[in-house]
Amino acid sequence: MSLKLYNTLTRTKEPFATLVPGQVRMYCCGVTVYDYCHLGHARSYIVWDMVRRYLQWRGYEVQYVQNYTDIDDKILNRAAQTGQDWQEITQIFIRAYAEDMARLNILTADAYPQATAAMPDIIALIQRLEEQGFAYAAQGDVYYAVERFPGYGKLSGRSLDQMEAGASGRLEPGEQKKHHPLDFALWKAAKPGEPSWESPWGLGRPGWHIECSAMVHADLGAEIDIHAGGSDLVFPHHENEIAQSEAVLTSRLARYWMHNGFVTVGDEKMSKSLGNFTTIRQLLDTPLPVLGGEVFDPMALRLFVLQAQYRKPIDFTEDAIAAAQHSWQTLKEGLLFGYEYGGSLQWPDRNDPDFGNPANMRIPNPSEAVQRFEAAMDDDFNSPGGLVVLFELAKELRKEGNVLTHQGATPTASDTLKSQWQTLVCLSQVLGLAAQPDTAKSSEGLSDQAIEALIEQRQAARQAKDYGESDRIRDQLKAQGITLIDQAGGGIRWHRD
RNA sequence: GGCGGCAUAGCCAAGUGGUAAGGCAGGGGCCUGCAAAGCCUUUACCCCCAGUUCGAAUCUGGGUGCCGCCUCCA
Repeated sequence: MSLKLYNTLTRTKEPFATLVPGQVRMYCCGVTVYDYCHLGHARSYIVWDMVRRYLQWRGYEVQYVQNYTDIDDKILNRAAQTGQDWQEITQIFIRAYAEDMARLNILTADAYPQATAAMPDIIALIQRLEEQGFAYAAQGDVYYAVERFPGYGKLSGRSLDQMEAGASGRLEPGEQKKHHPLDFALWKAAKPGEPSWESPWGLGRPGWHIECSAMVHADLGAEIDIHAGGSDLVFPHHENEIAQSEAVLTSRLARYWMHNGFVTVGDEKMSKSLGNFTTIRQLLDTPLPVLGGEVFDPMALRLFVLQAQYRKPIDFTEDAIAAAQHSWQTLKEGLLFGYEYGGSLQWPDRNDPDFGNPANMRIPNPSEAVQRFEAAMDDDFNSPGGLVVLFELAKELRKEGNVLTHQGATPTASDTLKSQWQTLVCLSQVLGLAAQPDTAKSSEGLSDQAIEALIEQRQAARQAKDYGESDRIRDQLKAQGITLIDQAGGGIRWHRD
């Protein structure tokens, strides 16, 4: 089997073939840093992280670059509103972005280029476009001449005529500087009081799309393998990037264009302008009634995202939150199986310092589970299909764990369980799903001896048919996080929750 | 108006020609003094109509409904 992925440019699933065998150069359009990230951003970056991890799993060396747009109208507006310096704003939200992504277990990029640090590259590119007749200066601004680029519209699948007709009602007056209504700014002349940079056209700052063209080239080279982003970037952002880059390149900008679907609320796109957004930190930090007052687990958020195919919309609802949290609980129990039962199963490496680290696991290859996982993921990163395998493994392990807890032993071979667990841990890691045991719990509360003593009291009460007393003791233990298991033969086992 | 996408159980979601994966939620049973935990078990003819085919959720045509992009946006 080989990997196929959906290319927005061709609107088909294509076999994945990189420019340099074994290497993937991937660029993902990052955020404009003027506010906290919402769930739409979370989905996008979780998806691209999953893609990156899977490519690595498949043996590719992946170079992953993601930019920060740190100069833009929205940043300046925000600064004007709050009275802060605009660079203070960008610093705050770059830090917030990093924090949010770390909580979601998103790997850090190999580079995070920033527009303000790429000014020489940006200016050089605009100059080159101007020299070759793809751009023209007008009163300190520089515009891209869309009519000069024959392929304009190829990514979004539309023609200039169509777009002009569609946009005719919306074209701003006062844009006489443009030769064609769809020409877009590469460089904007400085307005009084705004930050600006020296350029051949006077003081100014870059337009939105040019930074990515310049930074992709600077950090990854002429033709990259994957260029990714949200569906809302197809037009105009990525269309314009293609126009800018390919006008001066002898190659394509990117071999594959990938776009993720939206997070919706009531089937409407979650977005800043609609005001229907929930920020990542708001969701993860607020106890929720649907979760019985618990906080939503970041891994459950990751699961929520990966349970839908990345190109399809996902609706953000209370039901979905609860389902994802519960699903994560199931998966988590499977992931913790080795920590919980590795000792009683006498796994020799149980006490190794890096026990549970997927990097050190050698799972049986090619096991049936791995094959099914890869078959799903090879088909345009079908993570819901891949999760099926994880859930089957996790449920099987959970069952085995319960048998061990309730009966003290299981007929299943220890080696079999170990390999199932390792497979689960490794494949989960490919999706960025990981759980660590809670080391604090066993040392808190009642001592083992105190618990055993209470259990004996309860047994005595039960034999005397004093069920009021026996239930009282059971409730007392329950309140302290101790669950009793009355076994069929009259024996009692217990565990801390 | 132009272009694109989606429609599968209560909810979410795979499946692109051979009679429906998985998750969540729910039902039933076993066990129990009662519970809890656990174990076992169970729940769909795939938006509508017509067509192609031995056979379609899957292909074709026509409907209906919803969404996205065309303006900043992951």
